Amino acid sequence: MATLETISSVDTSPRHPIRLVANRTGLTVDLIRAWEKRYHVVEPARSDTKRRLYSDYDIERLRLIRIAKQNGRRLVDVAPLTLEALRDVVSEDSRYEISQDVQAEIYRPSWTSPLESSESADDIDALLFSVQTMDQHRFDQLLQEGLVRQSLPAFLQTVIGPLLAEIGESTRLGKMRIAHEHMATAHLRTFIGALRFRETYTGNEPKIVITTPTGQLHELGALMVAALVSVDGWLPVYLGPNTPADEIAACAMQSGARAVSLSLTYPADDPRIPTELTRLRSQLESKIPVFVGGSAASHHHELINRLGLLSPKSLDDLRHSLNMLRDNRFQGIA
Amino acid sequence: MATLETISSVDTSPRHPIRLVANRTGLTVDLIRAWEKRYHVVEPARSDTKRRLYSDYDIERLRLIRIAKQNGRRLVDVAPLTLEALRDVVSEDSRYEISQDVQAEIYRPSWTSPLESSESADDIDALLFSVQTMDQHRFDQLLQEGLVRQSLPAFLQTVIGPLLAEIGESTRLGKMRIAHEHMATAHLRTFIGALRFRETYTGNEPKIVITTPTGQLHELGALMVAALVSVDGWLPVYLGPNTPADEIAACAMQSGARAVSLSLTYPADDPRIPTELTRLRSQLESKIPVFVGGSAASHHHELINRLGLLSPKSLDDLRHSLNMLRDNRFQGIA
DNA sequence: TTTATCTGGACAAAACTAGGACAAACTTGC
DNA sequence: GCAAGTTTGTCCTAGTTTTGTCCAGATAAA
Repeated sequence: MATLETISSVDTSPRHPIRLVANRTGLTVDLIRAWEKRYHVVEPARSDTKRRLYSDYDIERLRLIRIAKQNGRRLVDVAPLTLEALRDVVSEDSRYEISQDVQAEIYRPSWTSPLESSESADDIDALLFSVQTMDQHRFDQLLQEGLVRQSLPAFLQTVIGPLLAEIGESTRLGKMRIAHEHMATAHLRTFIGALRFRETYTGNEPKIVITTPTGQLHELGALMVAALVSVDGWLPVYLGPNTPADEIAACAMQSGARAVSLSLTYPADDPRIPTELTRLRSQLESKIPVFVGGSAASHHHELINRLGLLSPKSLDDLRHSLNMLRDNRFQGIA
Repeated sequence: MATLETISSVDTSPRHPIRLVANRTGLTVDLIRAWEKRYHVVEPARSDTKRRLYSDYDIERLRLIRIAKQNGRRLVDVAPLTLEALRDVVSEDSRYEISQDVQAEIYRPSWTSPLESSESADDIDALLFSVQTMDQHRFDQLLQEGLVRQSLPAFLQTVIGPLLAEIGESTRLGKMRIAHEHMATAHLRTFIGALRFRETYTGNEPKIVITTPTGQLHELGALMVAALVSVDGWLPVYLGPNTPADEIAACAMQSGARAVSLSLTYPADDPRIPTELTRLRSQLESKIPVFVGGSAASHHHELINRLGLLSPKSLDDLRHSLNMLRDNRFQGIA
């Protein structure tokens, strides 16, 4: 395994034909070849019959370069950059960009392998420490660095998720003050919110309404989902926390969403949950699946099954279902 | 090229093409060249094929000059200024432009107004429309564009503030759905939260704890304050909404904050407010002023006076008091 | 057979450069 | 308060560089 591969966590094995690359990046086939011819933007491997075979690494480069161009960069300037440098440039630009629809959105292929667990644990410890010392800058810095080292999905699952759990636990046990928890939550809200949008917006993305039902005030889980699905080509319609069922349904209808995702965390046994979920399911077209996740989802297992809602076991599971749905291979109820 | 810069210096290495500069500053390409030709506003380096290459420093100057012009400054006057001098000028102007703008509606002929009130009204209308059509991208785009056209304080006060009020009102009157309000709020949360990362920090800034007391779940007001004061050289310690008084006090102590700012909006008559404010005041060192703002602050006028808290009449008023405090010219209670 | 991809090159559109013209907006002097 | 001058944004021409698209003939895949 090449060093580069380990560091950037992007699969470099060549397998995708040029057509697929064009579809995924929004570039034309001709253009991809032209860029290769002139600037060696990517150097795909070849099949034994000289067909180009692109790796995920190549695809990501092309996507990033496309964004950089939209931001006003010149091809000559960005073509020779490494993947890391490209990410830096794009993420820097997108903080200021006005003409384009913005956002850092550091795309990483899903199948990216997560970091070694010990490494993530170190990350989490460092993050916790910066929270306890109220060192906001360090906290932000660590988040940013962590994201550069691995894919967004992997980062959310191996760092942010455990971090949130740890902070919640520490606060409940009195090892950490509520003030610390608040500070961390506020920063994470900003940080994850800033990751939310797709880097390229074609207008053709399928939409998914993401929120939490009435009574559920914690939004970070939902926000993580929003960031996550945008990586896979969905456009999240994010409504924040605490949205009544009627409103969720109305929003799904107006926006023409293909799916709805809810996050349940606290309080786990809120009596409004059954009512709200039932209302929502009855008001939505039956072809629109409703995903229910979050730590409190298991408390409502029976209800979820009865209503025909979907309860993915993990973020990965959710992504998988959504990918199926997007590609019209979705089989419906589990 | 750290994404979160903690240093105050601006990168002077030339690397940005003119198109990107135009995007970031909101100026036209022609205009940037014209300014260079006539006043040497910036003197970009050149590539080997004579293309202009701008540095971050150049971009920041152009952006500030644009704002200065908008505030009525003449190009000849501001063109030769250094970046620091420009910042001073813009910061200075931003204190007046807003109050003038309010009066403008009454008597000022529209053509004298650099920041025409109708212009802000148009902005707000466009934003409202994008909310009603659930056009998230348009909404974000409009926010970004608005920010390029004016300084951050002016933007917050002439656009974001009125926009929030309008959305709240429309929703209450049933002209807008709760779902729309939620979407707008979630986006604004992300947008405003990211604003303070545009500022650069040296680590020597005085700190101010910003939050809302127990029971107050709306955080956008507090977040606006955080963005605002960071412009004036404060480091906000932002705790999000709904923080108990004990925690606010503890946080102020641990972080060594010089001030505390609370935002009260809804519910205006929450019975916990008097208790919380009293607790907070008694637990904080008396030399640390507590500012109480937000639409519901007036409901507690008597309480605020009795406790010796401060209730700035406007964001501008708050800024002014904080500037005094920062420069150790603060006189205490109003 | 039909469709997709390959190479190499041609061509055209877009973007940038320099210099200058022009009119609207603004200032100054009387 | 008006006329003359200045400032400033926009546009034009003409030449260069950069970039996107298209074509032709050949080979491979479906």
